[in-house]
Amino acid sequence: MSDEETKPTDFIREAVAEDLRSGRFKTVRTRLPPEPNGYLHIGHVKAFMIDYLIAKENGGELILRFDDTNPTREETEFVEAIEEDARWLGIEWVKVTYASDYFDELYEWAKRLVLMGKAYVDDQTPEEVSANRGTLTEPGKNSPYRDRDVEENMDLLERMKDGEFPEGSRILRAKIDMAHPNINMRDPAMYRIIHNPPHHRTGDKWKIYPMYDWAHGQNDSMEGITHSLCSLEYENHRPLYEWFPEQLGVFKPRQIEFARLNLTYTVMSKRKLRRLVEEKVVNGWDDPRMPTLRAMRRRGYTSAAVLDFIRRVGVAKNYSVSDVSLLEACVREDLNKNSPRRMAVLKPLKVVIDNYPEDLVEEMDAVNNPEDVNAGTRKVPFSKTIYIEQDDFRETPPPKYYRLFPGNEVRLRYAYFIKCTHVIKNDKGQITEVHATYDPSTRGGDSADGRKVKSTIHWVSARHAQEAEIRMYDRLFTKEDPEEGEEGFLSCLNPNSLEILTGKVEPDLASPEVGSRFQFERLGYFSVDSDSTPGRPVFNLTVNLKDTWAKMEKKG
RNA sequence: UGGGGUAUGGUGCAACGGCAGCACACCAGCCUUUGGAGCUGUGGAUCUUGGUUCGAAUCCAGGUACCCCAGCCA
Repeated sequence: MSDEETKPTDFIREAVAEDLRSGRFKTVRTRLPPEPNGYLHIGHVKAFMIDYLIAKENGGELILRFDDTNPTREETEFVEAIEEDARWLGIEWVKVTYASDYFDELYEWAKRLVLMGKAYVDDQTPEEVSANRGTLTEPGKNSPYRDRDVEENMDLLERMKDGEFPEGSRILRAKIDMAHPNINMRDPAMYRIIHNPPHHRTGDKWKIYPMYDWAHGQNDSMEGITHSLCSLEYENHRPLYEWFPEQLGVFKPRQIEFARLNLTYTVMSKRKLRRLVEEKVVNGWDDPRMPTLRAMRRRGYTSAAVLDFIRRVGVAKNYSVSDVSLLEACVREDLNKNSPRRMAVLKPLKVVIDNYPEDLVEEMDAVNNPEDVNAGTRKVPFSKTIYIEQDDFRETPPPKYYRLFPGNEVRLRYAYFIKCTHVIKNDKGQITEVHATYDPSTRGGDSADGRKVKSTIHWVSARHAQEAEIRMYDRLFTKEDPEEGEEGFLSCLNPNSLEILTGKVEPDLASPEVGSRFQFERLGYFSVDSDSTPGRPVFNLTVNLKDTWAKMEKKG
């Protein structure tokens, strides 16, 4: 986390503080309401942190409540995954509940509404219900079943619950106002009939399931949630959110809406993410190119960096799209301070140092992390033949190119100055070997005579090099807003979002711990992938280092 | 053409009637055994038209643009 602990403030925090001051609420209790039908992504983190931090900052509590009101969509496998991801973020909750825990009580409340004449069973077909809802500019029409008497409604509702009627044949609706300008108030559905599949927790006990508007708000009330914080799209639902508890005379939580997180160069909806997985654009939900938390974790992002990003993005009601480069900046900032450095050559080019003794091996001292003196040093073996990065050599250098080229002298990091003498090519004209001479008086990288070089490059001793698979990731899409693609988001996929290389890394990286992170000097941050096997490590590019030269070269 | 919202540099967020600021991005320079990191600096914004006021991003009125809503999804 950067800078001093300035308490972020925003319109929600101000509203909550005001509610406490005015006595509207005495404590703060919030809830995390995920639907267990998918994996958490970066967009959820914003919502989660708002709920969690606002409770925490006010000495209140957070309840993790799974919104499992629709057995046709939800699966129990996601419950665990969501908890795991939320824990990774450091979120703490006082208890885990399920909307389905309250099905009995909720049903009792529905019957109260029926008894009050505020809800009725409607026998219209789904098509009729839709047709009679009216339009945005025209009022709806009352259902012919709207004025059924209470006894009949109670009887029908009970039989709906017991499974006497087929799916889609009837619903329970609140009786509000079919002419209401807010469509959500035109007698919204409270219960629909669902026979199959069985619910992941209540099995086949229920044949009717509550709709979101009915369940969510009443669950909030039952749990004593004071502030129900949600995204902007629920603004239109607030009148209904307030109507139910008002009729019932029960505790009334306050709903406040904020703008959800959007990110450039990515998509966030479950539907689109699922398509990426199902159409094998990516290799699963934890493919490091996905915006899911498991993917970001696998890629090497730290939770601290993700949280820092969320903090910096702030909270407001503007529709907004945050720049993914801010996320990357947060990741770099964290990893720069905390990850040990190593040398790795991604695209190897062989360099033979002609005046270096044939069999000599020297152990060079290398600093583990210049940002952290406590990280210490290590020994790196050096020998006559080494690998350097192909990018670090040019036979004919462009202007401002400081790296190795014939006649030029550079520093091998922590080793020696070398000067390129000539190159050897194969019959296709490709360079197969670069030859150089070294200056023995520059051991460690400092010249005795005060001579300067303009460039320092990284290297790995050929004899000692550990081979490694390196997965280079880039943005999944070529457009800031993938939706801009002519035929939707799948039409602007970045064909180079994954490049797999076989590189050479320092020998101590033969069997690194899965999940551990390193900075490969001058390249970027990498984390050890779970696909690694002993002696064959696999590294994921977490985020590259800023590359000033690449930028200059691009501009020309 | 109903209802609900939102408009501040490229992006995101502040400023709550009193000098429009911060971060990222961008650009220039310094420094450097990572062309990394770090440091310094430049440029650039209040949707519009009126009104109130000594003074308006902020208050008022009228426009404009954009977002959300017509699931028995959440």
